[in-house]
Amino acid sequence: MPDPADALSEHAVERLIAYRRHLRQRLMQGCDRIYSHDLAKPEGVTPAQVRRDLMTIGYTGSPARGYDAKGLITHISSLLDARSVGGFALVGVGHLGRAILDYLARQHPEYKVAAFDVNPDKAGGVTHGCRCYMLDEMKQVLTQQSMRVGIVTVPADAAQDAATRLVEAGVCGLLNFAPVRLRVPARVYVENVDIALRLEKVAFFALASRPKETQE
Amino acid sequence: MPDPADALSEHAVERLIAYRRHLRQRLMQGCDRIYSHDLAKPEGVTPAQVRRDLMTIGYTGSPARGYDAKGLITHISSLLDARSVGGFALVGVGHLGRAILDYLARQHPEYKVAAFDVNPDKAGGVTHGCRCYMLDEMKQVLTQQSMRVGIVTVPADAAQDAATRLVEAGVCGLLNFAPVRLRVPARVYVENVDIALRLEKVAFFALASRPKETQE
DNA sequence: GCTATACTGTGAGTGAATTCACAGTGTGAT
DNA sequence: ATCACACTGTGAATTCACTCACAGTATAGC
Repeated sequence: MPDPADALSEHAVERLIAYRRHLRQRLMQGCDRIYSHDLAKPEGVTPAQVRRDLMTIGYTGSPARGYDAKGLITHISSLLDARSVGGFALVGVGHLGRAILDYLARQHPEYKVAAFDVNPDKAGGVTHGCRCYMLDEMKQVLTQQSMRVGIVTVPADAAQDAATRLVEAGVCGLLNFAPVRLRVPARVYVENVDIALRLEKVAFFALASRPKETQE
Repeated sequence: MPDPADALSEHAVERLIAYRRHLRQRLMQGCDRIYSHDLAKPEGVTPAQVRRDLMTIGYTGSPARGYDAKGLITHISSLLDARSVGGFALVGVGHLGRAILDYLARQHPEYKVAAFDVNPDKAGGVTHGCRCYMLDEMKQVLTQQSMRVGIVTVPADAAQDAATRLVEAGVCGLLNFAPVRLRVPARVYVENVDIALRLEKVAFFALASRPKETQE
């Protein structure tokens, strides 16, 4: 069973997610057919790239009528949402953690979310419609609710510990916001979102780069 | 004056920032000389990659003694911090915005930071040691304080407006957290941090990927 | 002083991701 | 019915980032 989804590169997946989001938006505006360049321009990629991506996932449009928005959304979703993640376990209920809990509660009420924090004042309470537990309760809670993705929003020095606990509790994917490289078993997928690094990066390119990108 | 800094790719800059961070850490541990593999492993890159990067920026180590940590930090910094960003202007004082203000106040007290929000309750106040202004005051504040980088932490539907205002107020770099592609003049550098997308990406790879990455 | 060693610096090679460019095709206009 | 057009699907070309592999060299040990 050679699932085509396993052949997707990280970049390809990112683009597919972006396409889907854009398509949903278009659909709500009552636009049910879309051309590769309509999808490409706002996402900052070339039309050829879009066509190539859709080819890879085996979706076919029609010349002179483009792609069917609804069908394409369904097709992308069938690849991306094939396996259920169960829910998310977030460690570190600071500002960033709350921002994400907020987002999840608002945009994805269908997902189960559990929050964890060292601070006993936070634990036991309910933040943004989601129970907050003590760190020690993690394994128990996760096994029971079968959550497969962990979100690390603790300070750098607590990140490795949080990650280890999450992995031991059975997650197989981590979204790490701490500016640290997590050491985890190879089977666990780690996605790093290093905000501090990005901040420094913009600062650099804002002033160093001679315009090479084209937009607008 | 062909500045070597202008030849750096986005990836290279990201790595250099990571190297520098790691070097500072090592230095604090009293380790003043470092080999390419010491720098590579924890950052998840190959030693060859490190050597190549340092070659590109024209830093030279010595066989059998490696690179001088302090000198390397200085060298990297001379490239990355060549031009002063002046400071940061953040729009959208929600949870995410506060998380970033927090970080900046704590880690980079040397930067000037101004916050902006539509909510008049927030405006006028002081959050994490940083004045919060009304949106309309932006142009005035920024011109006066010459801030060159904008941070967009508002909801998706307000992002384009925030970006436009920031650009008009003179920023030349944007760090955008809204899940939207900003339309700005080509001279402005935009760095997107799409947390929702990353979340979907982890969810996908957590369950789809057959281990290919090697860590630990 | 001489030698073995473990590193650096780098030309060449590899592989992936993106773009080019064009043949094929369905649609709307005439 | 025919034609012109603007799009898709895709092999080939290109670009880019990364890795290999080895020659060159400074140090530590003898």
